[in-house]
Amino acid sequence: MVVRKRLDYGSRGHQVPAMPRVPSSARGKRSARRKKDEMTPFDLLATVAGTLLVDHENSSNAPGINAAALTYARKRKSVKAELCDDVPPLKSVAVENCIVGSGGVCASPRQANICLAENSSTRNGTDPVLESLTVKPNMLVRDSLFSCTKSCNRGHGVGGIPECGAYGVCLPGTSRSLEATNQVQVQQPVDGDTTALYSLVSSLDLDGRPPALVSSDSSSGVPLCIHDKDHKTSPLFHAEARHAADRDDDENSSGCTHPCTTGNNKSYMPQYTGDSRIRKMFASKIRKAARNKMCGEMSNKGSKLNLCAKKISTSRQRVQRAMFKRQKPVRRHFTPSSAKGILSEASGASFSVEGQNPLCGSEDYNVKLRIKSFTIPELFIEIPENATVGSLKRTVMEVVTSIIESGLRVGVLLQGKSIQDDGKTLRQARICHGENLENIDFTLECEAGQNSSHGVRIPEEMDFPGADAMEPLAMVKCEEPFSETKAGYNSQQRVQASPNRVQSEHGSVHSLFETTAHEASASSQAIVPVASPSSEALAIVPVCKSKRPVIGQRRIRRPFSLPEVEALVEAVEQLGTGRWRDVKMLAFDNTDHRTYVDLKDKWKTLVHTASISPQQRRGEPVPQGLLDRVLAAQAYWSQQQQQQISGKAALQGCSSSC
DNA sequence: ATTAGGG
DNA sequence: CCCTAAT
Repeated sequence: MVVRKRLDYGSRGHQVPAMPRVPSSARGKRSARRKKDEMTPFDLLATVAGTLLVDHENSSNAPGINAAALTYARKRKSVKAELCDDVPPLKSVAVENCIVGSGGVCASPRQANICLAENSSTRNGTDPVLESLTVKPNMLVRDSLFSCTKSCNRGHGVGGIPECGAYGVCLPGTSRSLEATNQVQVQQPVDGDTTALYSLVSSLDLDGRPPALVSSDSSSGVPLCIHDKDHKTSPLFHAEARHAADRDDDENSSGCTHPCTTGNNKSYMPQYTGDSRIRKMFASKIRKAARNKMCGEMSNKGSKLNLCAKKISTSRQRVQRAMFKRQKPVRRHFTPSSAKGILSEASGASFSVEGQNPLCGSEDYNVKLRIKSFTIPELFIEIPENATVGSLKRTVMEVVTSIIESGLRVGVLLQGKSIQDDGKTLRQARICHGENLENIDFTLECEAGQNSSHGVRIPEEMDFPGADAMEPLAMVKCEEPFSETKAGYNSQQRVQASPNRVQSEHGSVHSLFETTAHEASASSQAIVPVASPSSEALAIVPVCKSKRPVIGQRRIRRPFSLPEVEALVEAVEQLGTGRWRDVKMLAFDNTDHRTYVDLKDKWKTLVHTASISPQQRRGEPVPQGLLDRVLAAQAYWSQQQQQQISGKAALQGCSSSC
């Protein structure tokens, strides 16, 4: 088994680029090209799950790649089917027990609630229904299984249980959960201080490599733990077994409930073999990023290369660089000395606190912890009804990415109480055998101002038609529906307020992620968690003003409204067709989402539209009168350009001949 | 950073 | 809208 660290397969930075792009039929090759990089929401979740993924390495044959993939699919399915309507408040969640056998992991996964809040709109019934996902402030690791096992120096290894992340996205009607489930077992010496525990847990997430004592699968030569009869008859054991059964994991499990450290407590460094699927995903991202980086690096070697670097649109370039940066794995090696325990994945596992092993010194107890699942906080997303599914997916992706990107720290809750003192030993913290370990939970908290206010920003990319910079409130923009065909340009539409909008307007918008936003630049800025007044859930709303919402994401299509077209035509009539920057300044100066390139493109389409028969035109009809003006202006200015060119040529010819 | 064009 | 070449 392998514990994979998210950074290893490319931090979110890489994922980001992988963001699904809205397929565009018109994109032809390009779309095909991009497909490889697209990530489905599930991929996203998988990624999250993968963060803590304990990869199941099939010892035998080939790289258990397929096995992993299968497991992935299977789990996804099962999670999906789960019902998780009961969403305890965060606090209670934290206090929730990770009851091993009793349904543990699968039984209570309810993470992201997707609530639908419908807004009535004034528009032709096409008003947006705002969907919201609420996210709890903390990522909670629930359903964790802990077992306090004393190390037994019997030379037993750890049974490798393949584990993989399970995640599912349940729609409101179904289970409403979105979670990443992983099983991680951590064995810590009881005397290790809690800091070590935190580190251990962190390492699961942050290190590509498993902590020092991660056991590899059985194939790797780690001896299986042999249960003694007592263990087998232990109620805990049964519970565990049942749990395993429920999970429908067909990964080979050693059935070892009590992994034991090998005689010398040696740590195993399992090979780094991750889920091939995820690995591939990231590999492509990395290649991409690498390519860009190379481009940049080589830019000073030649003009051509220089162009290459130069060509990358600035924003993207920035993003890509950031991505590359983030790709660099940050490795934190857990020193064996600090963690004598073994991270194991014995399927049977254990939520057991075993008695003292006669063979072991009292100081040698290890606490075996198994984290069955990391829960993704509830997400709150507000998005217009007429937003595309693709944009919804991207939004979810962004949210999750933001969460991960913002940096997480692990919290340990015992009986619902957070253990603050990292210096305490597990024993002192009462995380040891003989203690009630049923109420221990791990949480994943945002590094940045977890308690800070919440902000709401709407990524530029989240723009909606009709919403432009002229609008006073950013949120308004978000509410703007962006239907492609109807563009009833009704300023009133923009003013609709959504229930959640209020919060977003409170400027104090710091998001948990804000502090890290600069570093994560584009991607994390897209979405900011917002505290929900009533619940502790975080509301994550797209922010309108952020410069570059999501890296690599295609902008949302925002058809030009009639007024916009009128303004464009008028400006072009005045300035001509070769001065797009001026046109922009004249007519769209305060409209951030319309670049001069956009205006140029729009003009191009207008000219085309005007030149085809009305029957062939699509989208919101443009008054013929306007189209006539377009043609007239086009003809006029193209003629002007011709004259200019010829004039120049004449001048040149003259000068040369003279 | 802009402009111009192809996709 | 995106992407790029060329300014």
